[in-house]
Amino acid sequence: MDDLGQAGGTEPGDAPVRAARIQDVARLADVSTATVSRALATPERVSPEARARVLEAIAKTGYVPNPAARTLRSQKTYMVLVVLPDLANTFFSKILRGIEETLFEAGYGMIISDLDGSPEKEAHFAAFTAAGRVDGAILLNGHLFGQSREGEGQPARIGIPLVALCEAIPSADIPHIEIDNRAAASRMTQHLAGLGHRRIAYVSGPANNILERERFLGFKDGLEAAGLPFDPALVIPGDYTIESGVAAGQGLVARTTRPTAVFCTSDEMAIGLMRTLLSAGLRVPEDISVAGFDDIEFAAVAEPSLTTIHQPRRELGQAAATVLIDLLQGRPAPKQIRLETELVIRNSVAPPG
Amino acid sequence: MDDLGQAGGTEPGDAPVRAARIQDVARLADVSTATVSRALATPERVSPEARARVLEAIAKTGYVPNPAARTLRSQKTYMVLVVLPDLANTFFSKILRGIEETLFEAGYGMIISDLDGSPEKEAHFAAFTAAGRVDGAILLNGHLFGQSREGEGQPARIGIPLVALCEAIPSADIPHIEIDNRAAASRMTQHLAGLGHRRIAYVSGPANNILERERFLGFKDGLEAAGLPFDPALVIPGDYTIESGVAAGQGLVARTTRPTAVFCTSDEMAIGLMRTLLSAGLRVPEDISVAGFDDIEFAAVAEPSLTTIHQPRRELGQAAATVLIDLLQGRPAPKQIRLETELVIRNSVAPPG
DNA sequence: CGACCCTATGTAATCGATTACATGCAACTT
DNA sequence: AAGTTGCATGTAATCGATTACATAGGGTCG
Repeated sequence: MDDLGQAGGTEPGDAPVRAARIQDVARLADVSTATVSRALATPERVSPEARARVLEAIAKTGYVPNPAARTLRSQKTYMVLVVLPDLANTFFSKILRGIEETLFEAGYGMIISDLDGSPEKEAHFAAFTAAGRVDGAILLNGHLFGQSREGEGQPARIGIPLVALCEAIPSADIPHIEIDNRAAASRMTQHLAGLGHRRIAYVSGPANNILERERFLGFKDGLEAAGLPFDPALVIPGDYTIESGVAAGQGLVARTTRPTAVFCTSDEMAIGLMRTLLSAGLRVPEDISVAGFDDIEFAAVAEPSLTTIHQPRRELGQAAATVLIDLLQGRPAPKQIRLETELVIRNSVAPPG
Repeated sequence: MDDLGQAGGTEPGDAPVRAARIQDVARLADVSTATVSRALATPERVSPEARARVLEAIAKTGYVPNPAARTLRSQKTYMVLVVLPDLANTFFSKILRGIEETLFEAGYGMIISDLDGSPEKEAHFAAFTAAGRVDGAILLNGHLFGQSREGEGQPARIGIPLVALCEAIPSADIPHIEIDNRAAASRMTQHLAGLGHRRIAYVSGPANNILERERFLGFKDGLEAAGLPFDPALVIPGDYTIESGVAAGQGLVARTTRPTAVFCTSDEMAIGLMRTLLSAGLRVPEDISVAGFDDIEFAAVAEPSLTTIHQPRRELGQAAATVLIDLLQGRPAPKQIRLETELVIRNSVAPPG
């Protein structure tokens, strides 16, 4: 008896239960569809009695506005695209969570694009945003869509609010949320130097990466502040992955004169590198100190536990989402937010033997 | 000169460049909108000449169909919801990648819902699917929406295709993709017993969790196959997190008689547990062997490297997405897929001292 | 008391595609 | 030659909301 109660024309029958539409609610509440719509969007512009009847009818029918129809008319999707280079990378997952929870509270959904280094995907997602499937985007990949084909007249005018997270996009005039990578790297370098290390190796991130450039500058800053010379032979290429840390470790093991400390610009690399050193019979930190960057979950439980730079990942995500939402809703938003990092001292670093 | 070329009524001017609509393409190609639509959806039903003109016009205008309009009319969103309990958990990220890449190839987008244990969120996403924002969903959380309020007459009739991944949903008649948790746990237990361990501890997952139940049964199977008695005192509660592994380790360290081997049902717990044992001065594997489950990236570079059960995570994601896509497109799909696991022998397990 | 304004509501246009149905024409059948 | 079939295409209804505009009624003010 208390099912839909389909009044008017069509025979109810046992047909597949279609979702209630605004029409059904309007009929049940004895108002027009316009009033139903207003009762939801601008309650103060509807009389209390009508509002009550509408809400009752909504409860009875289980009405949920059809998002496609709403989007078509209002040109708002309440969806945000998050673009990231590698979904499987531990570093991003907690950031994502910060983003997701903030968006959720504001009524936005999140669509994730894992670029995976594929230009094909990038083009796809450029089309995606162009087609108006999302109201805005958060970019964690350090560049805009279609950066590759630069000269072609369409210099990535996406036309929706964008926010850069972690990796500021140099040429673009969009807000970015970040940590002070340069200062943090400098601080770690000085920490190592302060313990007495003179030969400090640096395991880099991917070349051309903004983070890498900043951290590398910070490393040199730190050396200079400590009065140490910069030695290019102590720069080891990496790409933030465990595997590249392992490879860097193998290179170190093979050397005759080794650095007394290694600063890895990601925890993954640091953990991979420690693994290789330990397997080769070297002791950490007695024979060689190892420092990381990021403070991922596993840094605290690595053996030895990892001295690293803590990044407030969840907060970074929250901040990016907050800024984007402000932009979407026409509120002013800061052009740049810089969150504090923290030097976390654990057991993988000690004074040189 | 070669911009939109807005024929007919409205003055072009320098107004904000609106996205091209099907109307614009139709006018430019000198056909009706129906033909444009058909040229894209069913090319074989359009003459080659018309098709060529349409494609040319599309290229010229940069036309991309408006998804909201398309969805509104065709009731298809080309979006899939992925529901998972914890986005920040390493275990899921590679699965997600498998899902994402498969969906992407088939032209589907992915919306992620990180439930985060919040019933509020669950309700929200139930409404989400009910509102028709997605064509289907992949559930990694082990239960359907609204499982809590069972008796209330609406037993989670979502009405869209669903696929369960990893954690089969007992009461629901939906396809599930999984590994044979019970057999894998039994195998690991027998491996430990085969090395001579008689007192094997078991660090569990969360109570009521389906995975946990299966693995626990497998553990008992393994003991029985090895002719070992089951001792409830050797079952230590956990919840798959690093922290619970650390806690389990603290419990072990405090004991007077310890097991000679510990089987942790996640790598996170195993790594946290090893950390605690090592800090307490115990040696792994000499004093105590530790085994994990999942084979996450860090298992290979833990110190000591972790003996564990390898789960084909990416493939699990791919399989789930493939099944869902088959369902969405009306093709038959298997009710159950079971992928093979692998016992990975590393250095955290050795015969008892 | 009439002009004016404000509030609550209804009517209907609109968003941009898909698609059922209609139509015109060429080719084929008998 | 008339009828049938089928293809290519166009016309217009439709999906379900939002919202510009119109309108009715009640209150205020000069």
